Amino acid sequence: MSSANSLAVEDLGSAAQRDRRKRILDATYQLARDGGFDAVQMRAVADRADVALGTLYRYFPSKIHLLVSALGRTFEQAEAAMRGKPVPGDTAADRVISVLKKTTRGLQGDPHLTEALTRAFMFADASVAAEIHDVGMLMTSMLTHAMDPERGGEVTDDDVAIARVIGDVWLSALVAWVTGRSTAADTAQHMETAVRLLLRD
Amino acid sequence: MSSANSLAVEDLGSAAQRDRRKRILDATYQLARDGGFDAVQMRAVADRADVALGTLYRYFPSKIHLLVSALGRTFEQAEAAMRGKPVPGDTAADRVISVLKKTTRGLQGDPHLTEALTRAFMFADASVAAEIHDVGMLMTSMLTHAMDPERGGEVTDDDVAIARVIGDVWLSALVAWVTGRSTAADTAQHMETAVRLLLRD
DNA sequence: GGACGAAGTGGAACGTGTTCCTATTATGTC
DNA sequence: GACATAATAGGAACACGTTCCACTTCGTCC
Repeated sequence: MSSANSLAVEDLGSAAQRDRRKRILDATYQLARDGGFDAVQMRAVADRADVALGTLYRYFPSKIHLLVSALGRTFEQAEAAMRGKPVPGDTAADRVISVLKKTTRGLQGDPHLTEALTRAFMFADASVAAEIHDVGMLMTSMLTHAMDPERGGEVTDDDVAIARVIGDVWLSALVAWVTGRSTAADTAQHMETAVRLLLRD
Repeated sequence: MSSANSLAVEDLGSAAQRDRRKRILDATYQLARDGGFDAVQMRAVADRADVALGTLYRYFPSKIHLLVSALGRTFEQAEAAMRGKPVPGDTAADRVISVLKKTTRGLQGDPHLTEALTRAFMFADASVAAEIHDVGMLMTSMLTHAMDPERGGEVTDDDVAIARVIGDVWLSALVAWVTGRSTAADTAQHMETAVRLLLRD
């Protein structure tokens, strides 16, 4: 599902246009990875992509759309790479904490990229609600799977509710970490405490 | 206290200074309530508060500091209005839900204000940590008080941890509502579920 | 009262996201 | 090939957060 106003790949007829779009997204990715949200400046993106500023705005109507388009898929891939692998841990709480730690470590390996992505998502309005919802669903299913690895697709309402609460805590902790208000260790500790409160067996 | 922080009330010697600070926060509140984040423009705030732009920046080093401080004051007032009054509800969960509903209803009655304050909260970096910490402590103490109205200042570590998790859920739900990803009813339902998961007696 | 430093005023100026305009280049049609 | 239309280049212009500067007012100490 493409964003409401960005030009999607399938909307572009010519190879030159698809190439322009790719150059723009490449430039965005590099700038975000190297310098975070503030380094993704529209003139810099246009410059690096060898495209006029007006053209950039023709393809992506705002900096937020640009970042969400450029980084959304990267984020999904990073999350999906974790799916399917066996989750270590004897209790549900241990397994959930393991998943959370691995996910968080992955994001923290590219701090600038994560900062740019998180800021863009937090600033985004309803036009990117679908993408954000997808990420939330992915997170929830990852967590319910960690809670009940045996059970195939069968999860209780309680499990889903708990997973959503953990997802909320995770998001808050991520924002706090991205904005420099807490350290990686604080983030991990806080999430572990929350999980043990919710999954006390 | 470095110059990167907002000037707190207790730092201000003269009555004229306290009055300037109050006028600034009043102007911020009004602009935010009427037009949201984008309407809180520094020149407009300075203008309405009858203060020079440089003076505004002397009291609050950025728009984010300004908005977060305004949020803090609003919270203080809400908490003061609630203090002393008995919290209805027979169980801790009922009382916490009552407090959350009242607070949330207040915020949802002023959607523009809530949007402005939530955006500021999500965009705040480490330099606003002090102000955000104040808000977090206020929220936490409101919640722990609802959990144990009898106990004076005595709260367990568990109570504080639970209150923090509830605060995270509340913030996530607020962001979802502000960005149009969930309705007010969804928000209330989700928070109630989270509280009952955390405070099952 | 006078001196002096801190605080405030008024406004210019700068950076970056966004919009807009004109000239130029591709692209498709006859 | 000639033309019409769309896309792009190039860049000026605007909006708003932020910084800075020259000047004035306020408060305090002698």
